[in-house]
Amino acid sequence: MGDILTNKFLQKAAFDAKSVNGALLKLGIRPVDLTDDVMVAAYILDPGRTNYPIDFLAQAYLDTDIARSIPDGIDEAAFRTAELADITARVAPVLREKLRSNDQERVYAEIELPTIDVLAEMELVGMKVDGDALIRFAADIKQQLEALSDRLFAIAGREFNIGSPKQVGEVFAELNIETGKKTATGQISTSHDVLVELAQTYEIAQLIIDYREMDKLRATYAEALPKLIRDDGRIHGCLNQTVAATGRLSSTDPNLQNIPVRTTLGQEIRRSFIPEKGNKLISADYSQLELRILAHITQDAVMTNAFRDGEDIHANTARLVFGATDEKDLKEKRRLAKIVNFGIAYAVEAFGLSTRVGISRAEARKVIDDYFATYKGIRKYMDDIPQQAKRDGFVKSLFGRRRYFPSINDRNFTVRARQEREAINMPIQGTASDIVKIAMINVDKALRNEKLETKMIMQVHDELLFEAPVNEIEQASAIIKREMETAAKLDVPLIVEVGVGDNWMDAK
DNA sequence: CCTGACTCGC
DNA sequence: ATGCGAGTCAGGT
Repeated sequence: MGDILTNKFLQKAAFDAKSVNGALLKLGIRPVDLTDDVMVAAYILDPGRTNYPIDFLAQAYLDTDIARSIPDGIDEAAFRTAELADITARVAPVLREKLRSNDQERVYAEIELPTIDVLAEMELVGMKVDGDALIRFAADIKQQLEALSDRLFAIAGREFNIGSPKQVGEVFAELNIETGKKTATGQISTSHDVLVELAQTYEIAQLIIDYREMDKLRATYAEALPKLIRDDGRIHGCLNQTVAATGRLSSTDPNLQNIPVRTTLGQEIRRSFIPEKGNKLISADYSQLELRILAHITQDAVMTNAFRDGEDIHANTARLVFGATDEKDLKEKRRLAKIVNFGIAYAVEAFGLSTRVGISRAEARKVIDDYFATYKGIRKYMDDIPQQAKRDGFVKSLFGRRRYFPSINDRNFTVRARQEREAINMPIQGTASDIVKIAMINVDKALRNEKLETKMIMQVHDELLFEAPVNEIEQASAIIKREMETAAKLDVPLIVEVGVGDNWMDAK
């Protein structure tokens, strides 16, 4: 069996090769020369679907159905396995032809197929987590939550479930606290933004903010993660390749792409991600990856030159768009510029910007107009892409990844506007995904060529995380930085910042 | 078991 | 009424 699977002269098609290869890797077999993964191929053809079951592939690409009943005397599992193999082998060439006619052979063969084995290996290696530290943290935070509950009940004049937005709204009504903001279903909104506003006047609002943060850390991280640590002291999560419509990876069981980093308390969680004895963690982050891609795609001269000159892009925006002059002025305006720069990639409109920055709609309108007056190429892109999506039905990344927009001509403004924003964002986020996947493939190959023990253990969209023996740190860091920065050749430089530490927090 | 509200990340 | 995800809890089926 191993001989067949590693024979380079045989063509092999699989359905969900990561699962198959993951099982083989555990047996010490490293399969080579995989010709097709029909699940991944179907994802590239239409990444907007939620799943790609074999019955869908049979129906959509072979115009056949899977068997509705199993013949007498045949084991059901065995029958379905054989059927899966049969459909996989028959659908593979059909998908390949569609990819070829879409000009998507390279994104498939040079990006997605090689990514499969890298992900299988990462899942197998896993991440070491200090479970005892998390359990201590959970116990500590639980005490603080109880103290907070007592104070909240005293202010409310009664007990209530602080974790229930409905009940929090009821308590606010009883205390005559209101903002008038409602949720989509007509409930009183107790969202973070609303609470921050109320916290100016009411202590209870700040206490609920604090309670929510701590309870989130307790339930989602401090208590959940230790249960997932296996006998090897590591968490082996799942990296999904066929979920995100833009080409990004996603992470489940657990989600290791949303480990806290922002707040001091949350950073305690991140510190529990550690290397094996004699190793360190290396974190490598792309600096401003999406904005650099935006500059490249739009060919905007001002933004492109700013990146070429190695400028601080947010400070640059603060000076050019908001007219910041002295240092004091710059600090505040840079903060604003940063929010606008991020918002632009998401096609923010005046209304959204005004609520986020806390300015009037007219002021937000002016900010956006000034922004487009400075970055003229970006305005043109924002106008052109929705038209392209309307004309072709899809837009694509720099490497040919596509996303379709079936409702971009919808008569409903909200539906149509949403698809326009998605279309504007996709080439940016999609190209970033392409580049990071190429980097993963190249770094993995380079580490292997150099016979290093350093292992890639996580990807968080624009960051790659590695575990490295201490004696390899320097060499591995140099390889990682080099391969990531040269993963794509754009009209602006790609810059990667590398950090080393004894936990994930200190490596950043 | 599903949906909505909320919060974590990029 | 800024893009892409995942998990938890409450509350209802």
